[in-house]
Amino acid sequence: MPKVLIVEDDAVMATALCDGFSYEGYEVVLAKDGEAGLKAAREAAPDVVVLDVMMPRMSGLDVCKRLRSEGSSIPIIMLTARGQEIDKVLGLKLGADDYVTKPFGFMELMARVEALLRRTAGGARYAEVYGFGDVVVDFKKAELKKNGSPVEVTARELKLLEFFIAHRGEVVPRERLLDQVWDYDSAPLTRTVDMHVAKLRKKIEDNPADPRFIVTVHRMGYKFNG
Amino acid sequence: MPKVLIVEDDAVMATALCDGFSYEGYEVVLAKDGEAGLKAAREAAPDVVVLDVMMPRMSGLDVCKRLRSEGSSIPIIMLTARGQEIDKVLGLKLGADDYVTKPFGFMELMARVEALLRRTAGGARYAEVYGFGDVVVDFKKAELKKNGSPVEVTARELKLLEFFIAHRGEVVPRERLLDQVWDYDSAPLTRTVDMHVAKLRKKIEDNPADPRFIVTVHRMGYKFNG
DNA sequence: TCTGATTTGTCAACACGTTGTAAAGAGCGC
DNA sequence: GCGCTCTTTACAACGTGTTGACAAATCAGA
Repeated sequence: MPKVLIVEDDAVMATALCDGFSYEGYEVVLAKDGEAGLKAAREAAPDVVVLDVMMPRMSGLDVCKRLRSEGSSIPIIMLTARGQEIDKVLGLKLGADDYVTKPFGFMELMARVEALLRRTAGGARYAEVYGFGDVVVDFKKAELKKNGSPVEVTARELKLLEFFIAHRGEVVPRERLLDQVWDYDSAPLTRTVDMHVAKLRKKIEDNPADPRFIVTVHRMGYKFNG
Repeated sequence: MPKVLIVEDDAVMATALCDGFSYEGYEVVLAKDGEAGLKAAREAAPDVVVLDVMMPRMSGLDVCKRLRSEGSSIPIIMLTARGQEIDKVLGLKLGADDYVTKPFGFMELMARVEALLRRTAGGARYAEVYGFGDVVVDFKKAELKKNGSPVEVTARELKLLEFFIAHRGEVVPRERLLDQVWDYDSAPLTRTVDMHVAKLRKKIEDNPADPRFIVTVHRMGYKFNG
């Protein structure tokens, strides 16, 4: 029965999280601010820490940084209200293992905690992975696996795939890809996009000639289903 | 500084949303159930409403329907639990402008809210998803469903339908369609428009020979009723 | 009401634009 | 320079849109 330390200053959220984890069979320790969290992390020896970023006095980022600088390797999941890239990167560079952006469903947090515990139990620790079909992408490590076996991907391909994933289900015109994935301002006069889509398809599709994930929508663009 | 009304019964979610929008510089009004939401929408004059579908007593659907029936045109974004629900939502012609499926990242919601505000500020208001009769069109996904089952549509057909929807109730001459949907400057010497109208009718009308949505007005053009 | 002119509906073949793909060329870091 | 990725070019294959002919419908005037 794993022990989770929740560091959260907001009473409503704290209660909800405590109840949720208790219900799922976790032993719960609650700290209502950063300092208490730090102390609890040292003394209670939790298996995982759920850490809110926004707290008065000592923020979640500080707690995380402090713990890591002390050599602690307790798995940490950050709760962040601002979804901005910077915060994610910051949090992760500070040594957090995963993060959840508010608002989130409890089950989502739960799933991540369990995934994290599974990972850390095995020794390997990483964050930010996305899976679809028999493909798993790890953007942080810049790795792609199909059916368990690794596939080489370039930076551009990864960025393209990341964009597709972020806009899954929606038709994306080539212009927009050129604009957002490349940094071109205009000119859909090249076949560059198609080229890269073809390359990606070869790597992630079972049958690139009849794609399942990246489908082309005639005269409109591409659509990612995953 | 825009004002957002959040109608959400779940305390955790509500808090998260409030914090998020506040952080982004929005003025936030929170209502904890449908009735309060309805009242707040009338009195607080928000620029946009974020409306949870699933709430006890008065659901988000009811709130939306009620607001629209009162003639309100406040932009509304629905939070739905599952993708399937949205078909119902639009099938009922409730008049929501956009929707986000749970679980979602806060940035996604934020992006949609801003996009919606941009659209509505410009005056042109059309939803990303539009429903009429037993037809639901999702322009972002480039998908059309009739009676729940998907129908293949081409780019031109979608563009034509989009134009019709944007000008619903008004008689549109062929010339204008050629000018705005196609990019021709020329005169209607071709049967192209009729051709495409016929194709669209086959896809959205129960009885294409006796159309209900796209009716022809002799010597004048076409009129869309939806 | 009938008739002829005009407008609209429909069809299938054709023409065109769009996309897939391979291979050569350009750019860049080591 | 070498190896790498990205871009461009070229061409084939495909799908959509357009076209013209004809049938059906509508309207106006006798």
